[in-house]
Amino acid sequence: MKYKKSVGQNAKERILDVSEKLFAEGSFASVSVRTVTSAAQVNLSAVNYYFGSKKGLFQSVYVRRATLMNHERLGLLQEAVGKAQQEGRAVSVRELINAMLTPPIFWLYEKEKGLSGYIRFLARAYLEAASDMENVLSQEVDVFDKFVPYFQEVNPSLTVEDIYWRIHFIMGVMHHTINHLDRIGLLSHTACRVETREQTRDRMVAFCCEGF
Amino acid sequence: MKYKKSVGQNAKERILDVSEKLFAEGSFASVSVRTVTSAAQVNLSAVNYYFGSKKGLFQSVYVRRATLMNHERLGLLQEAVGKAQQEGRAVSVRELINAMLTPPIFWLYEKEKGLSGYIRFLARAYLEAASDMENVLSQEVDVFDKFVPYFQEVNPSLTVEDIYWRIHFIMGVMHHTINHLDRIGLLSHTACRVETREQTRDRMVAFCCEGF
DNA sequence: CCTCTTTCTAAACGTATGTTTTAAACGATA
DNA sequence: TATCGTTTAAAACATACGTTTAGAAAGAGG
Repeated sequence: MKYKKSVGQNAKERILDVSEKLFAEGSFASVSVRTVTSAAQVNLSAVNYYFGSKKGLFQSVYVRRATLMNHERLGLLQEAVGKAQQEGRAVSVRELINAMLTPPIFWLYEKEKGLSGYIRFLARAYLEAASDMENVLSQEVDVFDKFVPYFQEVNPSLTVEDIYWRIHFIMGVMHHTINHLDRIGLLSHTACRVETREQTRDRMVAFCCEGF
Repeated sequence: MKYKKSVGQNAKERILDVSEKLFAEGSFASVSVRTVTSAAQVNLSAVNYYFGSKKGLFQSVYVRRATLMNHERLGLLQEAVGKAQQEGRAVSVRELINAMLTPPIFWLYEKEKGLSGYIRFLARAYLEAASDMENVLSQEVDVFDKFVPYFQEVNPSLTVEDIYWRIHFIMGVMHHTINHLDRIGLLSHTACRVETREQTRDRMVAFCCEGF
């Protein structure tokens, strides 16, 4: 039934791994198919064979971990909701923002499995032309939509408009940290050292909680 | 003394105007010299004639308005400092953040003079390879350095590290708003309408003040 | 063994890229 | 008008790009 070479199983994922990293560090146009294939040690035509086109590769990089990413966020949300219900209280703003920020930041620090590359890839994908990546935007938006009712519950004085503006700002804090975590030492003249994932996460959550 | 064609004076600036817009909407690699020259209605070789290379053009786009940009920010800072001294008090966090955010946000809404394009260009330039644009980063960093002492004065309990982390987050709010202001309606399912520049600025300042 | 599907390779295709070259057109000066 | 520095123009350059093609190599089933 299955016709596969011994190396074949690795080839496709090796391309995804490599291009995830490369797309994380440069724009779509700046990364050539030849750079990808030579880094992945596969034939030039492998990209078109497996993914149809360069754009197909780009979208496949996104799809591979998209559901897992959002699953983690919603998992944390449900966890917080469960605990809050048990204690007979509303979900706190801190818990909500924590659920939004912890997965991407923890992934950012996870160098081994390539999750760091995916997170940086995602942040960059937001800046590609909307026509190419509109599904990227919409899918992440859907996740945040699920948070809105809880924000409204814990702070009924806020309008939906207020909440979405604040979510927008939180995404800004998140994306900027993802894109420039390695340069924060330069920004601060080495006053800021990159800390543990928990410390970075806590700084972001604290800032965003107060902003909310 | 001056040898110039009647059209010549405009040509160079027309290239800058056009490439400012194009670089604001796409990455460095995705914008071709031919796209620029045809949009500016100049000959293909004009870019290399005036700016030496494509990278030279990119840096010239940055340089053209860089000092003006930072001048505005420092002007607002000095204004706040003067008023505070007159009233015998420290500069408030709100005033500081206001001085940081008002110029870029007001520029973002200024469509006529092309300032909107420059602001979006700047936000994108931050994401280009550090080797190409290290001066971009360092020059904007210098401006924020001047704010640090005032933040320290108004809140002495904060360490320098704390302050730089917060400045980093503020930059995140700013850049993300610059990059995605036009998509915020999509994010919020048309709950958020793009408002006046003052309203947007005030939302950002309010969020960042609380975070600080 | 042969056959079939899948995977991999090498080469070429057509086009787009940044840059250089050559010369013409132009404006001011003498 | 003749000359010189400057600007514009058209063409070509060499390379890089994404993609396609044709065929070889490899594994699985008969």
